[in-house]
Amino acid sequence: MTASDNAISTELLDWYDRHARDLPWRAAPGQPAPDPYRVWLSEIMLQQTTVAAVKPYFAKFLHIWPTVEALAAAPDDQIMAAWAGLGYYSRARNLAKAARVVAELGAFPETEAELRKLPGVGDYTAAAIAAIAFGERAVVVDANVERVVSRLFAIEEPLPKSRKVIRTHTDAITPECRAGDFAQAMMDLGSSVCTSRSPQCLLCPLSRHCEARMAEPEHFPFKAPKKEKPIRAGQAYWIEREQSVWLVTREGTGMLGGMRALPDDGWSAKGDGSSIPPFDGEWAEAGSVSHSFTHFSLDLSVMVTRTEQEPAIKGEWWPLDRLEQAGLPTLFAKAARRVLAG
DNA sequence: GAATCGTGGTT
DNA sequence: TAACCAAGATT
Repeated sequence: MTASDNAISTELLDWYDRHARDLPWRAAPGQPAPDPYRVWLSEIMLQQTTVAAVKPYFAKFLHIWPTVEALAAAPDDQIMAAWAGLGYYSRARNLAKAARVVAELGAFPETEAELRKLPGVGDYTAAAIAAIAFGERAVVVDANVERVVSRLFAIEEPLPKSRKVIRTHTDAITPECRAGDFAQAMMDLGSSVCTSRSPQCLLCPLSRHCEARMAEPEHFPFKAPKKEKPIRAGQAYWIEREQSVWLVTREGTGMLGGMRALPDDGWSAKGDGSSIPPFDGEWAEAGSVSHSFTHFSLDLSVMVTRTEQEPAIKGEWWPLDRLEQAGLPTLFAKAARRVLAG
């Protein structure tokens, strides 16, 4: 660590002591580390997800399952339903698996290398938990850090190829002590000052160190162009009997895997659905909903029928007055609203 | 290494 | 408003 690197971490930590955000899963600067369960849970939820979106889910999970042992004992469908709406459902599937591993171990692993073995815990999350919950000096690189470091050192190589050099620079400015506070300080800086668009350089404690400061910081980090998003078409099927609707549980690890859902015609990221209903009958279109996923958009047509018989597809009758508790992902919650709105 | 995997807020 | 983006992991 050069003198300049040292100044960066020192000045950032000083800024953090005065400006740290107060977040439910976080200890105040300099305070004892929070419960590893809280740190882990928040880090999983925060993957590619905003603080505002996570807050109510974090509170709900902690209320229902106050400990990792309680979470480990919960059935999958309850965990999946509680996660509904937060997105990236493989996180919830891995959350359940990891909880059971930790419960079996008796406690959370305390090193970056051991944490990295938990399902759903990758390079970033292992480093973050090790630093924040256990005080290990780990190099924590998330999208905020990538942006801040790209600007600090005016890295012109585009992401994702620049990841290696970004990590090297991050390692150089990571202090031996308070690595957890340092990581959180970098993330606070990235989310509130060194923002993607319109960075607030006048408020930045690191501006005097920033090589991009006199250029155009908002142009960093450079990024490879992204592919265009196709529009797919599909159908979902609303099968109603008395005051219940037939819900399925989606299989596998693909789109919305493990989540309760309306039956559909097999639409996917690869192509349109078949438009073939699950059985012959009198189907009427109740309307359509548009939904945008990460790599494609979907126009979903919602087909409705009434029946007295048990559909031949695996599923369950779900009472309409308890539909909120089914834990439908947002796409199907939208479809349900469309039907029920008439 | 590139694709896959959600959602809601911001600009 | 369409595009961009967020405390990434997995295959």
